[in-house]
Amino acid sequence: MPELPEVEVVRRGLADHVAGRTIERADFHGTRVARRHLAGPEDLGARLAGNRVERVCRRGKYLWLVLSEPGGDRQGLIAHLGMSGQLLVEEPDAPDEKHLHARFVFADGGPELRFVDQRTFGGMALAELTPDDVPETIAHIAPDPFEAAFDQAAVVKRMKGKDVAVKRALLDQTLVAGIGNIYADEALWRAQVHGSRPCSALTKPTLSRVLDHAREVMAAALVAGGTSFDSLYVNVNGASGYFDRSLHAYGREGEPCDRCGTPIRREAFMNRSSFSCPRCQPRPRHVPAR
DNA sequence: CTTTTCTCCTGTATGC
DNA sequence: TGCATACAGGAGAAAA
Repeated sequence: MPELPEVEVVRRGLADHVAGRTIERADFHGTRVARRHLAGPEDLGARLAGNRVERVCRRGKYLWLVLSEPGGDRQGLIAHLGMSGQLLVEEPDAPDEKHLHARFVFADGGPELRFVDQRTFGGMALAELTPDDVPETIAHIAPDPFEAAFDQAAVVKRMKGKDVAVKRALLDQTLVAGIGNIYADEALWRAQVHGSRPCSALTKPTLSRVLDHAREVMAAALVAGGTSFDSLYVNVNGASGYFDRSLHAYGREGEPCDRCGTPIRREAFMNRSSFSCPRCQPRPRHVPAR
């Protein structure tokens, strides 16, 4: 699933292949991909024609193109990949994908940009930009651990004041952006903390250590992600990709813990699966709110 | 207000 | 073989 590192790989691909180009035409197929654009997919396409892509930005799992209209006004085109979204840079004569939802044709006649999404949890939307180029509609998303604006001490303080499970806090994009189920489990395994432990019961240094591990595991995944980038293919194959080999907890039920050899366990958490080591990450005695 | 649950979607894997 | 069901899960709406 695309979490921060996978989305950053896509951002870099777009920066390399789409930035600086002018959109000649944008077509949106079906009603799902542009569902946040209330005026409809045709209107969205019409608003994009003639825009130049100035830069490609990211916060957490959100991507956006900073566009400049012919009149000089700037706007943001948000793209969220959801579970299965892909942004592909392909030659115009490449056959349409089965789940093709949007196609961008550029004035230079070069490769197209396509949004392909099997499960359609992803989508695209136009937004006004704040003075620092962040779309207003995602201003509620917190900075991610790689941003200069990320204030770890402040995040730790907010976490410490919460009674919620630490894994729930890690997944809360308004606390810290970019972490999904996979990297949450990996960070908790590295920190040797069970995700059901309440934030309020952990020390501030421990909470800070969990965040350090989250940042480190995502940085390592990003390095691995860079290796699979192809010049014409913007890789978004996060779940089944190369970084799988480096995972210590996620998806490893029954396999020996890389630290102590105890079989990794799988538990239900927030209607999801959580993977952890029973020995390195003991379950809290009193499980708080799930 | 805060916190938790529900819902959206379809390909793949599993069970009978 | 075929059909039914479980599962994957980000994020916002809805409910508690």
